[in-house]
Amino acid sequence: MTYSEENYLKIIYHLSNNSGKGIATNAIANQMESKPSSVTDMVKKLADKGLVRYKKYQGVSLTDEGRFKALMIVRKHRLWEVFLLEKLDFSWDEVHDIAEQLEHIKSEKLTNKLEEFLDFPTEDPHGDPIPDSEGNIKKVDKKLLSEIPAGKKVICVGVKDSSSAFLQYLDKQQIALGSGMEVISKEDFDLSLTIQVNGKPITVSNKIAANLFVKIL
Amino acid sequence: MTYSEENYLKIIYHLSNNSGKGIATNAIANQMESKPSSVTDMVKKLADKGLVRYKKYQGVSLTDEGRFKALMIVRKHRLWEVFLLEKLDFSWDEVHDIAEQLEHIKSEKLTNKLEEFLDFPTEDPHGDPIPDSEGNIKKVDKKLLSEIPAGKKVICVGVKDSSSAFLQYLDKQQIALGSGMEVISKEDFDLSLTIQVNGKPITVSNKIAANLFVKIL
DNA sequence: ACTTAATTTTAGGGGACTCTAAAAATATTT
DNA sequence: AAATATTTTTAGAGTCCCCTAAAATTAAGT
Ligand SMILES: [Mn+2]
Ligand SMILES: [Mn+2]
Ligand SMILES: [Mn+2]
Ligand SMILES: [Mn+2]
Repeated sequence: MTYSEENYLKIIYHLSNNSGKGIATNAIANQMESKPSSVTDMVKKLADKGLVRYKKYQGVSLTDEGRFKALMIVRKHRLWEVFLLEKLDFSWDEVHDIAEQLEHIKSEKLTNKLEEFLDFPTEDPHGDPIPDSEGNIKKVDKKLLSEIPAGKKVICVGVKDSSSAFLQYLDKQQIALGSGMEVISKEDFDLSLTIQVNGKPITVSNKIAANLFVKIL
Repeated sequence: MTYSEENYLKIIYHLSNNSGKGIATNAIANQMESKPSSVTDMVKKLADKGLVRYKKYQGVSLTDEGRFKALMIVRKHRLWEVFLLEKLDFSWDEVHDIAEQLEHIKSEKLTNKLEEFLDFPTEDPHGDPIPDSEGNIKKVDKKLLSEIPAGKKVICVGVKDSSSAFLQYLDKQQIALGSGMEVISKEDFDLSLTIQVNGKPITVSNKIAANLFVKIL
C-alpha cells in the first residue's frame, strides 16, 4: 500500500458511522483536501484491491480487510502520539502532525515493540482508544458536550478535533482530559454553553462544545 | 524535498570521497538500484534546486546546501538506529532497514528531541558518527581490516556494510564493536586473513575483511 | 591513431496521483 | 412532474519518477 492509499483508507475509516450508508465522495475529498474526481479514481483502485466496496454514485464502505488495514494505521498513529508526548515531552497539540508521518512506517515488529516500550497504552493523548495488534478497539461511551443538557456534571474524556488551534484554546481555558465541568446553561439563540470549570464559569461557543467529548458522572 | 530526492542526496553523500572528482552516474544508479538514465534525470533536478553541481559527462558533487541536507538525513537515520537498538531492543542487523524509512520523517524538533532522549549519542550501532544539528560530523580514523599487515593488534570499531547478512555473520563469529583481534597471517593467493579473536584463530575472506573497520592499538 | 568497449545522455513512454472542465446521475424545490 | 441544484463521474491533461532503446560521448585496447 502506498502512502496515499493509506491516507484514503484511514479517512474512510474515520468517516464510517455505522449508519449502513456508504461514505460520500465529497466527504472524503473534503477530509483529504483533494477533489472529488481524485477520490473517484482512488476509490476504484482500493475497490480493485478488495479494500473497499464501491458502486457508482452509491458511496464507499470498508471491507473487513480494508477496515483491518485502517485500524493498523490508526494504531500506529496513536502509539506514536503517545511516544511523542510521554517520551519526548511534546505537548498534545504538537503530536498529531508528526504522527501523520510516522503512521506510515511499515514494520509490524516496530509497532509492537513500541507498544511494549510505552507499556501498552489504551488511549492516545486526545482520549482516543488504541487498537491492539489484532485490530480490537475499545468502544468508549462518550458524548459531545454540545449534547449535554443544563445541570449535568461531566468529565472531559476526549477531543473530536485534534488541531493545534483547538487544543491550544483548551490549554488557555485550562481544560484537559480529566477536567470536571458542569453545564450551567445553554443559550437557545446560538447554542453556546456556560459551563463551570476549575471553579469558574466560562462561556463556550457551540463549535467548541461540539468538539469536546465528555462522560456524564 | 521528496522521499526520492532525499535518497539520491544521501547516496551521493556516501559516495563522496574527497577525491575532487564528481560521482559517476553509474555508481549512483547501482546504489539506488535504478538505471543510469533515471539518475541523469534526478541529478538535473537536484542541480536546478542548487543541491548538487552537475556538468554533462562530468559526474556530480554536492553543494554546501546539498551536503547539509544529506547530513541531516544521515543524522536522522543514525539517531533512529540508536533508538531502535537502545530503547526498543532491536539487534544491530535489524535497525538499518527500518531507519531507511524513519530517516525521511520531517520535523527538526523531533530529531533534536530524539537526540536528547538518547543522551546525545555520538555513534550509531555500526560505529558510524552521528552529525550534530549544525551538520558537524566527527571524522573517525579507522582502517579496513583488509589493509592491516600481519602481526598488528587491532580493535573492531565499525562495519562498512550494514546488511543483515553481514552483521549476522559477525554475530555468528562473535565479532562485535569493541572486539579485539590480532592479524596472524595473510594469504597471498586470495587475500584471506587468519585472525585471533576471542582467544581462537579464525580465517576470514577478503570480502569480510574489506567490510570491517578497525583501529590499530 | 584507430577501433572497440564502457559510460552517459537523450528520446519517448508508462504508472501513480492529482487537477480542471464537462457530462451524467441523483437530490431538492417549486 | 418538471425545473433546478448538487453530487459524482468521465475526459483529458500535468507532474513526478521510473523505464527501454538509441544516440552521443568518453575511456580503453591494440
Ligand atoms: Mn492524531
Ligand atoms: Mn497520514
Ligand atoms: Mn544504517
Ligand atoms: Mn531512505
